[in-house]
Amino acid sequence: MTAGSPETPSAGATPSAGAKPSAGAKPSAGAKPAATERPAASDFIRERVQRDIEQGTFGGRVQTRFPPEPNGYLHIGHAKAITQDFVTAESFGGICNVRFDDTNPDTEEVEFVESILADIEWLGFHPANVFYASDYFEQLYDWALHLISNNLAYVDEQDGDTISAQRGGYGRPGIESPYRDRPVAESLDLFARMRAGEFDEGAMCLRAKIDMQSDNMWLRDPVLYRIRHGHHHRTHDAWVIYPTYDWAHGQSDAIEGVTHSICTLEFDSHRPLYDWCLDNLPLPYEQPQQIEFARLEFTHTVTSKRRLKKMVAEGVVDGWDDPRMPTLAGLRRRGYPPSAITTFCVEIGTARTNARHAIESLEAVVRRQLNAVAQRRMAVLRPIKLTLTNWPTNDDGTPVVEWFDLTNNPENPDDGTRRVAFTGNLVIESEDFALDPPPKFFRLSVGREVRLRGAYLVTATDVVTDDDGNVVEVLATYDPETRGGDAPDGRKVKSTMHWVSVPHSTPLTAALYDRLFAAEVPGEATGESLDDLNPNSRELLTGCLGEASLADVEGGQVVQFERLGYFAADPDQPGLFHRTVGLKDEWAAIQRRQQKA
RNA sequence: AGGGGUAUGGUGUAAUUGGCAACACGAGUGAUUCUGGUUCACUUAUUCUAGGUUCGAGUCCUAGUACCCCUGCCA
Repeated sequence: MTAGSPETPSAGATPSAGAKPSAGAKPSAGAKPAATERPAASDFIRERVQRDIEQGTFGGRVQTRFPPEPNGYLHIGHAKAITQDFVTAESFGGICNVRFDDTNPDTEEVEFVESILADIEWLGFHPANVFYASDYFEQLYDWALHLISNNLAYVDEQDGDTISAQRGGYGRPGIESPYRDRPVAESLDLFARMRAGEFDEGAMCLRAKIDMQSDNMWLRDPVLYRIRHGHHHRTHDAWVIYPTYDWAHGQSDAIEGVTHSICTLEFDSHRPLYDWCLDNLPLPYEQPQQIEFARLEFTHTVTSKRRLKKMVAEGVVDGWDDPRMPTLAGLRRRGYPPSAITTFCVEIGTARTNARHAIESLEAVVRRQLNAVAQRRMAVLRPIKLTLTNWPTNDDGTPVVEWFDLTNNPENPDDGTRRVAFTGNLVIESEDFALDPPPKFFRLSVGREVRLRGAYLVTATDVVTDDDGNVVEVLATYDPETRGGDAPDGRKVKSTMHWVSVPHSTPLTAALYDRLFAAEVPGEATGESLDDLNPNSRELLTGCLGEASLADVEGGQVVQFERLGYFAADPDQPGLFHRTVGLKDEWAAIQRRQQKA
């Protein structure tokens, strides 16, 4: 049960058109929930596809693929490639498949296959098919035989270091292997015995016979097959020789009927090799074309798989889905709407310029989308007591409880209202009170009147301090005439603040996040080490109090804590909220400016 | 050193292919607002440099500069 299992289109059985996976192209990834519209994009890739369609190349057909190696978790950088692949296809009515480039048994695991598939679905894309390069191993082997027979490949018995040394250098010639001109029959025999498992890893390999003097290193007799005795996650122990990326990729594209093989810039020196392989094979298929674009990188963000792995291994984060991680799993836990990610990927456009985007611009899209859909709630993260000294009591001596209907989302009236309880026993945000208010501070201080959102206008009258002089409680009076938050005499207040009635509150823990790396370009100075990690990237706030309805938020849901930001309920731990992203904070900006002045 | 690629506001992309440099984000100013949120208005450019062709150049030509990628039996 190795290559060419019946449900896959491998093994060169069928000629051209019939060979492409017919599989009912799913409607389109765009057909997802509302408010997730991705804007239309035009970029140099789509212009080129457009031209191919007009010229009738590939019979007007468009097919792309996203080809991950299942050796790790997907991150934000992959999201760009995924979006590019799927959107390019779908905007021309074509299809996009996922193909796992699983040609290296040493690094690949089923766990990663599953997480990758889940992440792609989460982004809102539905691959027409899921393929595996390992399904084509038999066909790839046959084609290697064809190459050898045509004197275009040979078995080299030198070790890796020797081959590497003979490759030469930039501007310096390569040296041909002494095995380069061995008889075809000898290579054929050796290659068969490689497959049969007669040799150790590294004992020999199959090399293409191209040009040891080429300016392009990938054309200096690249290795096509190597011996690996490890266990493959899919073909198990059926094979001990494995094709390299270069021998597998283009042919896999061709087998599947890919028309435009979109990849990142660093592969552009492979393109001549990609074409060489296809040119020298008796392909019953149209020849796919590789197109490269610049990968997506962000400031303060690491997308090197090596470093990400290291962070997980050394425990500086909680795992691949730590909300600080740039992995899709991490962003999901953090509360990023998938459509914000794909929208961003489309909006930034596609070019061949290496660029590093400000992470803030991604956050801006997240805010924009969340603002439209996230329901508003009140939660006090750093509480300070606010006691209304003139709050009435019932006849039996218990405090009066009033209920207010608060708007769930002013941006979306259809979301309705919720009931929130109000008493004289309140908490407010401690930074909303100042004993000695700085300039432009509009919030509460003694003698000043502010609005408690949706409830009453209150005036601070006094404070209670502890032995050290810290304010532990603010005393205030409310104006009974201002029920709902408006004064009949029309007087204005400069600030509206969120609040929670203590007897009606639910306890919460809030995780606030800062950049994982303080440096704009992480690793620039420190390389692979984790020395430049921001030690304060997470601030865990316990003892937060939220309005009662916050106890009902389902895991994964994102709400706006009014005036504080968007918070995602942790899927596993009830009462834990991750701050997805803060609101724009004008007051913080004012303070920053005052500091500078 | 050889080859390949790329240069447009603080950032990222556009520019009907030779015809008024546009959009988004950020930043700033002001207005609106029961979230210092949202929304609205305005402000923010010697198109890498130097020459050249042209009535006209981000776009074409010449020379230069900077950055990225390529010497895995990784992908």
